[in-house]
Amino acid sequence: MRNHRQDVVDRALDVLDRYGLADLTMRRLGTELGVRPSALYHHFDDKQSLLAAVADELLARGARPVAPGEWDARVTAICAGLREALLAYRDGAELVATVRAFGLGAAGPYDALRDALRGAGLDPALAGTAADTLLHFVLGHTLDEQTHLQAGSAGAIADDPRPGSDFALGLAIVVDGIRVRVSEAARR
Amino acid sequence: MRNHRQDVVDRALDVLDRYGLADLTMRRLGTELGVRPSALYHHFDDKQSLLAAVADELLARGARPVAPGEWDARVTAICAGLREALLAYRDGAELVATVRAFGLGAAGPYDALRDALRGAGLDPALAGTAADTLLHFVLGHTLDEQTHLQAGSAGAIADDPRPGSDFALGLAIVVDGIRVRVSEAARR
DNA sequence: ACCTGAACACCGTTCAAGT
DNA sequence: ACCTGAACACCGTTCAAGT
Repeated sequence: MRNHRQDVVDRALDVLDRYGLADLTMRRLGTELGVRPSALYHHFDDKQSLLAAVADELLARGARPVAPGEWDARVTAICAGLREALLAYRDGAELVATVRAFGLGAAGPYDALRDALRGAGLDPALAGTAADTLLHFVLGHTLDEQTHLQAGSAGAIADDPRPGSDFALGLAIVVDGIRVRVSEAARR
Repeated sequence: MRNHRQDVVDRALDVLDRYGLADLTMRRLGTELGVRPSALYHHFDDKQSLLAAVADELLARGARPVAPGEWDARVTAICAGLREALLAYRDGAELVATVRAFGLGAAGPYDALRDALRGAGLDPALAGTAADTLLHFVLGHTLDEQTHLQAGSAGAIADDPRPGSDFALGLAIVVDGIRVRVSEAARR
């Protein structure tokens, strides 16, 4: 069927959104493209590389420009934009978390965060770790959020009350041991 | 071979530590126990339940009593203890993160954190969300840490310099949009 | 450049039947 | 209570060969 690499990525994103990450298999994707699974290995070394490309495409589609300005406003905008991009596709957060788990992908948000944090005057090495921490948080939180959202939309019963849509929490973090300080909390 | 449920859990933890999560399959575990894979389904409904039991066993083995006292010291001790428990077994962080992803396990640390945070005067519902956030952070951070540690110990080349052992970061977090504020940072 | 056909070495899970 | 034997419906990946 003479697919290009980009056709494969586009179709994979489509399969992801319609059937979920668990059903995004090489065999299924091949079928959707009218091609044997082995043909996919012409375009990608392995499934991990494919998923990394799909994750990056998902993030690219969700990318919104971040206005210059105060560094904390930029960090906020990057995190909010990332969250929105993840929620735009089924299992988006799980996909990106998976891809990051094997050390690939999501370089865009990472770099953007790191640069914004350097703009805050953070030591360059520290800015990298801080960017990782923020990504942990946004991915973890959005993963939960998306799991609950999808459970709600699939279940026979309506959502749990959804008590606002909460919360704030301040942390101060980490060492060889972990040192945590909850510095503020607010609800709205 | 007349295994009890606990024998299966113990052996699974052993296989995890020796071969990693990817090689902890029902078939492999059966072989290690001298039993057909189907025999495992006498003890567990499915692999997810097995993994949940293994995760809880891992956490139970790593559990250390948390001294009463200031709530923030308790939160710190719980997080540090959790991290230590996760690092004590190969792929420990990945296992617990996986188990939590399908909504099971790690209830112990969660409850402990929630109770400590209530002790800080947090609204009960907020304390639950805050406990989730802390778990996100500790799991995410320890996952990275363990990945790098294991990569280092497996690689042909020695560790990257390991520049101290980093970092602190303050956050204030989340909503429908995500609002992040980096409130402090320090290195040592 | 892109794909087929066929194989290899695996998975999780079910279920009737055995002891 | 615990296990076997056999099957079902899948996986990711490789590779020579075709166009």
